[in-house]
Amino acid sequence: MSLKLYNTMSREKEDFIPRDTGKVAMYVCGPTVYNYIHIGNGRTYLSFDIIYRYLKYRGYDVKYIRNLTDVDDKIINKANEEGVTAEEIAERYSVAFNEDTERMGLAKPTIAPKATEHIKDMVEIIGGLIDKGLAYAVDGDVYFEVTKFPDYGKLAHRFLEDMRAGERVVIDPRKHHPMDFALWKSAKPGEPSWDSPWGKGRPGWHIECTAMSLKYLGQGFDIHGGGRDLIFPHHENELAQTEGYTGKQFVRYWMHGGMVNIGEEKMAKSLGNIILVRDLLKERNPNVLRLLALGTHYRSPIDFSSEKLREAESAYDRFLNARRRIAQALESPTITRFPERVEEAGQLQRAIQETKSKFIKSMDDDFNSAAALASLFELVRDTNMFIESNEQEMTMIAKDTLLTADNMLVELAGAVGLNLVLPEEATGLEASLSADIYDLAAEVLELNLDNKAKSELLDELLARRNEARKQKDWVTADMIRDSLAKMGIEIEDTPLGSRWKLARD
RNA sequence: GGCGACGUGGCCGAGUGGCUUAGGCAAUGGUCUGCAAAACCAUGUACACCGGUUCGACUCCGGUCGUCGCCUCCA
Repeated sequence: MSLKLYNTMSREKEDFIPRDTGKVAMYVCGPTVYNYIHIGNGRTYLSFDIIYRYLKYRGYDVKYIRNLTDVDDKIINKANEEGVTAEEIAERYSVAFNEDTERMGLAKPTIAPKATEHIKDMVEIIGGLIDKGLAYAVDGDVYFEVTKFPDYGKLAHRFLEDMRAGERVVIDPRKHHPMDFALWKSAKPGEPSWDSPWGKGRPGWHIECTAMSLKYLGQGFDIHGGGRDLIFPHHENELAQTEGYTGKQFVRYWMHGGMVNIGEEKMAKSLGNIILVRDLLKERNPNVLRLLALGTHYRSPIDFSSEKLREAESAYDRFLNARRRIAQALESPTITRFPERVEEAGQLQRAIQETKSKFIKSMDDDFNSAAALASLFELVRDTNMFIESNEQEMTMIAKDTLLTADNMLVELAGAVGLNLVLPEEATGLEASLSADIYDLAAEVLELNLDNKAKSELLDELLARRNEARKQKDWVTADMIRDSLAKMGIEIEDTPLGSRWKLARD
């Protein structure tokens, strides 16, 4: 069974055959660090995080490079606005980017190189392009000459004569062709600059990716990714300059992710509808965001809305609740013989295997995460039904099978970075319990509170409530339930007994 | 003007030449229950429109309408 992925270059799904068997070299264009990242950026990084993790899950040895663009006009503009140096801006938002991506639960790339640390490599490549007659210097600027690269336009599938160059921007008369793009820009006073054969200046945008991808991944690496909007001009230009320079194929597979719209509109600064990742994650669980991304194919646009988020939250809860049910069922009394249940366990066992193969089949088909997710939900339904039909007691076989199902859910969700750890099982439980629990315990329990952990008190409170329920002391039972609810602890009374859960953060 | 994507049941969102009950959310019904909440289970016959190809099309082809994206630095 082979992995297929859609290649922007051929516009077809292709069998994925990496350059080196068993290894994947992938490069994703990272952010220009001049602001906090918004959810559109976030979605792209999330998409490639999913791809990265899944490739590793499939056994590939993946080298994943995601750069930071820390020298750029936008950074300089921002610095001028704030009256600080460009370096300060770049540093501030690089740090912020790392914080945001960590909060999003993104795996760290193998290497996260910075443009400013590779100026020398870029200068060398630019020099090489001039030597080959593919670039020319004018007044300290260097331009790539697109008409000298016959394949120019092959990625974006557009031809020079079709493009309306200059329609939106005044054409620089020094350029040989309006589409020629800057490899090197001469520095104005006060701008960050480096020495070069053409005078002090800084690199153009595209050249950094050429330099860093060649340096860390070499020629003809496997996957180059980014948002759709990077196809032209960014990746087209990268491609032209790199293949012009090396004379060899630059990238085997080009992958581009879909955009995020706000409602039906494009998210854009001019529309004032930018949503920052860090703002969103102040009140939302990162797994919910990931689930939202997984629910739509990576190449399709997402119309973002708070309704969508709420739906994703409910869906995420369905996974967590399934795991809670399984955990509870595993604690039910074990019975030794129940022959007619063996067949049911066998069915569930088969369902588990089917889930895995369906999941992999879906993901192997150009990372169809929405279909993969569906198989996970099917397993959730199967385990729920299994637990239901076993009523209140289970054989060891049944429990083993349930445990296998639980492990499979966690494994497959984890393969695409979805974390199904229950909030109440996470290590921060003690911290997330409210201190109000002391007051409640003091009121309800007649015991010495000294040196008791909050989680211990919770256990005792739950025990106390069960006792009260047994004695039909509904006042006490309800009081405990309501008080705990205010602290974010929900109690569910089920046929298998009471169960509690912590609200998602 | 050029290139491209897309139009699926209340919403979102996969998918396929004739059996997918895709899946999620919501809704309705049911189970459970001291109450409550939650949870779980069960239902929906959809594929923009018009032609064509075919034994058969939501799926292939053509056209119409509509929505959207990119076309110099925006992921």
